[in-house]
Order: sequence, then C-alpha cells, then structure tokens
Amino acid sequence: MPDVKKAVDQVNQLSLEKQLEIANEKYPDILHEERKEKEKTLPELKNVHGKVVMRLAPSPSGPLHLGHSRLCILNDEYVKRYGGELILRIEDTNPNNILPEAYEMIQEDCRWLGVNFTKYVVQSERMLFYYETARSLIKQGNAYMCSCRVEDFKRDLMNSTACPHRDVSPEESLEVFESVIGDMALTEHPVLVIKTDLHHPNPAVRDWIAFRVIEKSHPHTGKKYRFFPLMNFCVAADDHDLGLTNVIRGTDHINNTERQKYIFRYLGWKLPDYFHYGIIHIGDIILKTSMMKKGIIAGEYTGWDDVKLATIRALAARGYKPETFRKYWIDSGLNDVNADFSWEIFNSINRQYIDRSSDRYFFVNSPEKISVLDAPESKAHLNLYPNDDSRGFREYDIKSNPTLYLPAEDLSEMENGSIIRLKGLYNIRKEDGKYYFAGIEIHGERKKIIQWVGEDSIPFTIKKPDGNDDHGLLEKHATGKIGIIQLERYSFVKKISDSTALFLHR
RNA sequence: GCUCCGAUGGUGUAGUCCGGCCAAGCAUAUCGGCCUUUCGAGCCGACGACCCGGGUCCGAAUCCCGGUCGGAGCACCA
Repeated sequence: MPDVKKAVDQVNQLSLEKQLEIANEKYPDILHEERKEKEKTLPELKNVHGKVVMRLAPSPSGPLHLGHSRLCILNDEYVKRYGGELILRIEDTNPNNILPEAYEMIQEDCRWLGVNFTKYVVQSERMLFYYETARSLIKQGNAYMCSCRVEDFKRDLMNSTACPHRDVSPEESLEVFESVIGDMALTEHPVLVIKTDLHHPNPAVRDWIAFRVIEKSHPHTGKKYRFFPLMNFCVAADDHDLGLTNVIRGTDHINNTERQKYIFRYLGWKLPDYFHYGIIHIGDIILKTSMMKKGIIAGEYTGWDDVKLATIRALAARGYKPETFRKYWIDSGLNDVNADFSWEIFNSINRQYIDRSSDRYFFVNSPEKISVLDAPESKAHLNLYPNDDSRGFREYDIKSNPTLYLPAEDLSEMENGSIIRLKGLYNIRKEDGKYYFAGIEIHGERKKIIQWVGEDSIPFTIKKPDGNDDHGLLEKHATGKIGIIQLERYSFVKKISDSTALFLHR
C-alpha cells in the first residue's frame, strides 16, 4: 500500500498535460474508455425458441391509456426482437362493459404508438369455439353447470365443500349447458364452473366460473348469444388456439394464470411461457376507464382526449411523442417489483424529442400592464430558436415609452431600484412602483431576463391537466402557428388555435 | 384473514439466476460551474443507495434462516 500511495503522489505531482501525454504514449487504451451511452434494452425473454407469438388483449371499454401503452410496447418490442406475430385480441365477452367505438380507437392507439399488430381477433366472433371447448371440458367431467345462489357458491368455496351440482353426471351438465346456449326461456341463470381443487390453498384458484348468462344485447352479436365466457376461460382457449408462445403481463394476473393452467392441463395443451412483471402505479391523473366515461357523460371532460385524462390520445393531443412512451417503458424494464410511474422522467424523455423542433415564443401568464418611461423607440429582435439564426426571427417595432405586459410575479419580486432585462429588447429599472428605461446593454452585471409582450399581443389560454387553466397574453408573432412550441420561461405547450394551447410539460 | 411476491440513493433502474471484475453503473431530480439575451438545450462537477439481524464462505447487494416493511390477488370485471 505505501508503494501505491507513493506512486499516486508522484503522478499527481505532474501537470494534467504531462499526465495525458504519458498516458497517450504508454497506455492509449485507458483514454479511449469513453463510456458510450448504452441504449438500455429489455432483458432476454426466457424459453424463446425461434419466432414468438405474443398478444395484446384489451377490453373495448374505452381507448387505450398510459397503463396499456406499457403492455403494448413491451410485447411489440419482443416480437420485433425475435420475429413472429403480435396479435391484438379484443376481449369483448362482457356486453356490459363495451364502448362500441373502442374497437376502432384501440387500433388507432396502437398504430400511433408504433405497435404493429399482425393479427386482429375479436372474441365475440369466436363464441362457437368457446362453446365447443366448454363441451369438451364438461364431457371430461372437468366442468359442471351450477345454479347455486352466488352467496352459497362462494361460501362453499371458502369452506372447501362441494356444491350439489359438482357431482352431477357430465351428460346431465351437458344437457343443461345446451339448453342455456339454446333459445329456451330461462327460469334461472346457471353458470359453467371449471373444476379445480376445492382444497387448493389459494381460495382464488378453487373452482372458478367460466360462463355466465347475460341477456343484454351485445354491440357486435346482438341477442345471438346469452351465455358469455369470462376472461379466464377465453384467455386460456384463445392463448392455445392462437398459438401463443410467450405471455407477459402484470402480477395482477398471477392467480388468473393458475386458473387458466387447469384448462391447459385438462385438454392436454402446451402452456405458453408466462412472465409477470410488477405493476407500475400511475398517479396524478385519471386512468380508470369507467371514471373517464362517467366524466365525459357528465360533461366534466370534453371527450376521450381531454387534457385531464391519461389516454394515449389525450397525451398525444398534448404533444407527447410515441418515442417517449417506448423509451420510457423500455427503460423501466421488466422488474417484478411494483413501482411508481415517474412523470418527471417521462417528461424529461419527451423534452429530448421535442426540444429541437419547438420554436420559442413569449407568453405572459397573469400579465401586469406597465409603461416604460424615458424609453426610446426600439426594435426587438428574437430568435425562433436559441443560437440558430437559420430558424428565423420574431421582430417587433417598439415605440417610445411603450405599454408592455410583464408577468406580475416577476414585477412583484423586483426590489426598488433593481434592474431587469426584457429579453431581446432592453433593461428596465423599478423606481417607486414605476418602470424606467435602463439601457440596452446585455452584458455587465448579471440580470434576470424575462419575457414580455406588447399591446399587439393576443389573449391566450393554456388548458392544464389539473383543470386550473392559465390565462395571459401571447406574442403576436405566434399567430397562425400550430403545434408544439416552447413558451419561454413558462412551459412547452401544444398550440391548437390562436387562442388556446394544451399544457405539455416544463 | 388466506395465497403468492418483492425490498439498490428523492424517483426510475443496472447488477441478484451462475458470490469475487460492485469501495455499486445509468437516467432523472437537486445543488454548483461553464456556455447562453429562457427557469430550455449542451458541457463539467457535487450530492446521494444495497431494509434490519443472524448464518454459510477466504470473500455476500448476490446464497440460507428469522424479522420488519411494502405490494398483488382472493368478482357471475379484464
């Protein structure tokens, strides 16, 4: 150790240039270590043999939202990596939970995200297949028709006791099944139950319900069917029938996977490889489709793309880029630990994608009207993008002793006698509540630099996700400009008209 | 309550399977500096983490046991 210290001391005696020189001569390798920023990638999937078949399986209760985007991107990434098929499967076997427009919206959302599904499947079109699968299970004695009251059925499960219907013969169950899927009037609403293990330690896995009667008309199939399969049943049947090789989904599905495995076992099907990742909790924004729907009906939101919502289309409308979603979810990885979604990081990624293409403009929030005394006639000269004259300019003729609008907050923070810089124009000094011209020089003592607008500015509203819209004035030069812009010192926004923009992020 | 799972800085992650190259990498945030006519971008720097306690081992973020804390599920939703 003393030798090491001695050596280090010796090296440190030398100048940096000298050190570099020696290193260059003798050990060129160490200097070329430039840590290349490795693009983070998803871990390899286990049990991949050749091409994969994966799926997205949303229910059509509404358009896709931020939470769905994760599943979409992850599946898409793996299919792109290994090659194969990505199936978009619409899970619409609950007529009570369907928004007819959602079938189309979901596909649009996928395309916008750059998620290229290669096959589109709608479950309500596969009812006969589900019935056939159910018959097989009944004939095997692995499924039975039950007409117990809900409470009795649940109580039996908790007590690990069999209900009276569990032991009826397959023939008898099949007969009941056929009558329920037929068009006879029903006196009771029986269900089809998959037999598992009444003593399974996890009550969630004990005999579970596979079909139930819903008399309501289905948006796609009308009144043609009334005995609808539940998610666990169709997922198992479809995952096999569509040839899924790998299934990745959230840990909230772990028990469902256990239930679905019974069907695979009974029918001798090969299981796909399952992976369950931790759930990412997304806060500060409305994510539940049912809540959104309610709010839209109540007029609280303008539609599925309202700024306050976290649907893909709402975020797209505000100016988030598809690449942002992709990078964020890849960076988040496939951890099996639950985590919190970070708007901070999400926004930071988005900023990288939009900054260079966003022109800069002045917006004064909560403006205060002032007159600048002793001010000569001037010209304001401002870049559309900092340090890049090729992008063009915003130019204004400012008359002498002009009336200007400045952010009230910045003015109130000014101390008596202090000087502030109006960006692209000149300096002003505050004196006894009045404002005086204070020279045009930029350099010299470091001053705060703020945005401003003139009398030709336009009333402008920024709609914000939290519902507290900002009102102020936008510089005239922005008229006609539509799209993502940066309002200097305020935020990035998506300008949608000459009077309105949607708030994006700082 | 029952079943299962997990625990790395303020936040998100890498590493954990197959112990040593990890006195722990990256991103983001924060704070400084440079640059800049934005509180934006870029560059440089600083700050900051292996839940606790035992055990195995020459060696533990990594393996084992216990504890604590957190989470998911327990629907005739998906």
